[in-house]
Amino acid sequence: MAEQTLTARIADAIRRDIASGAAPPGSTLPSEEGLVAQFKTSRGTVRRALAVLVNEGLVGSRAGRGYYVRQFERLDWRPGKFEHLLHRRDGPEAGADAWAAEVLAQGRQPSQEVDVSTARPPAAVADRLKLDTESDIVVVRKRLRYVDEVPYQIADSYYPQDVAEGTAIMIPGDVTVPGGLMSAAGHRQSRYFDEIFVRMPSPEEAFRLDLTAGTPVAEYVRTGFNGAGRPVRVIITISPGDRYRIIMEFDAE
Amino acid sequence: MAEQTLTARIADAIRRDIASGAAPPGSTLPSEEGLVAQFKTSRGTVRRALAVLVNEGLVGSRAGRGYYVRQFERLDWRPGKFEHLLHRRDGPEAGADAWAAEVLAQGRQPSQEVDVSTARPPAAVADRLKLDTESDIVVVRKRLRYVDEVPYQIADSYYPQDVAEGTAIMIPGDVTVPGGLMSAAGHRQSRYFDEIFVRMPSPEEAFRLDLTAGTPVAEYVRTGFNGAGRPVRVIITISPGDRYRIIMEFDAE
DNA sequence: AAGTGGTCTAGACCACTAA
DNA sequence: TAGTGGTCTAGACCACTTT
Repeated sequence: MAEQTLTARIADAIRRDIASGAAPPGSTLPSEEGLVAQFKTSRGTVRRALAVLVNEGLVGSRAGRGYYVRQFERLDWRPGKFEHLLHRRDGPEAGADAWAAEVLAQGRQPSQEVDVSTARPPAAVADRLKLDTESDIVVVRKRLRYVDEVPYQIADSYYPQDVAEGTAIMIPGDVTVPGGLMSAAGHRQSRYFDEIFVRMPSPEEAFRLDLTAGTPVAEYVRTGFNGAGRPVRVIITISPGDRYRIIMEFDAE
Repeated sequence: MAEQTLTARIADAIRRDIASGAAPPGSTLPSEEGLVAQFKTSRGTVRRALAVLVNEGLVGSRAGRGYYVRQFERLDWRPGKFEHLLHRRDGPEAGADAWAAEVLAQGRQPSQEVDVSTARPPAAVADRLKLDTESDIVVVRKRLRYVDEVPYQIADSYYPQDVAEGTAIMIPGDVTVPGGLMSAAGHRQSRYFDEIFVRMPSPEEAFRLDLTAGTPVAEYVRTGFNGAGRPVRVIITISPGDRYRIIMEFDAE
């Protein structure tokens, strides 16, 4: 048998309690001191064992309170439901963009902070829009999306300057236009190229999204092309793994 | 300004070196002892700082060697390219399933270990196949997929007993059938419902896939329905975030 | 043999939360 | 005020990698 460290044995014991239901989601775990007594070890070892579980995303902690079993209530997100295909003219979802409409449909309250600016394109954006990092300029709409006042998603859109200029895209704040900003700007997108990266968040993303340790994110990069095959928009979305289930549907031809 | 702990300052300093290119991917970081001297602190603090970076997925370590900056070379995976749409009859990709064909197309060598068994359906599978955890039985094809001898993906398929019985699905080992196992078994799937969860791996998954700490996974659950709307297969795929870029393409109607 | 990370101990002081 | 987690120290011994 493989020898196991004491740290691993403590983590396993707690993990089993969580898996078996003995420690249900939301419940408080024994205190560090209690575990020290139970396993006859030092506090450092107990803390290392708990750190393992925190980094696995199973457990969270709050100073002065204790450790608890995390629970996940994920919102559904269907990136394949496009703005320009929405035809809602009445009811609570009227005027909402694709994301907000979906949140509303699940009985939750969406809102977003929007910041519009111009800047040099980051390398990842320049690549996809076929622009130059040094000489070109993009219009950026940075959005932080909330569900019931909790931050749920970073969604930053990048437009080549000539695409955005003089259109509703430049309007600061939370603008909604029927069919979406791109349609209104006269840039119909005929193809989307979507990439999904799964990774740990940067400290800045973790701060903005108020993530607890052990929460990975999906980085969803959508590049939209117009009829001539020119990339006209890049959207980079950062979605915490503990808050989303991403759904795709396919009908076989 | 917010006070920062010494641990955070050390982690920030190293993170900056990585971001700026001063410590390029693959390079070795200063030793723990070196950082102790540089920051005039104890080894415990240095180790905590490095643990932060490891859990962010930026840094890895090997006993006796040192800490290094991780690099990512992701393989492309297009879950929307379906087996039954492949029509390759010659060349290296002939006879390969959808995943293997894509790996081959990227100049890499795919292989897989397959294990076929029958069992009670796990709750997640029973839900999606509309079966009962207690009374029903599923046929399970557990696959561990390798690229150039490195484990790259867990892909477990679950079939209701009556669907799999007496078909090629029951054949042990790495079977490939033109058009895929389901078509050959006479169960054409007309709709797919795909769910993506982003989370940290379980210890068992981390072991099987040989994951380093700080590597999240995408859990990709595909439910296939036949023409009558009955779910006939569930595939659960576990893909490490450091090895895959998931790609989706959409043509606007 | 020397250098590196991996595990563990036993103490200290601090900040936050709850009763 | 008592209990909780958060940070930090200074030492110890071990296993692995390289020279």
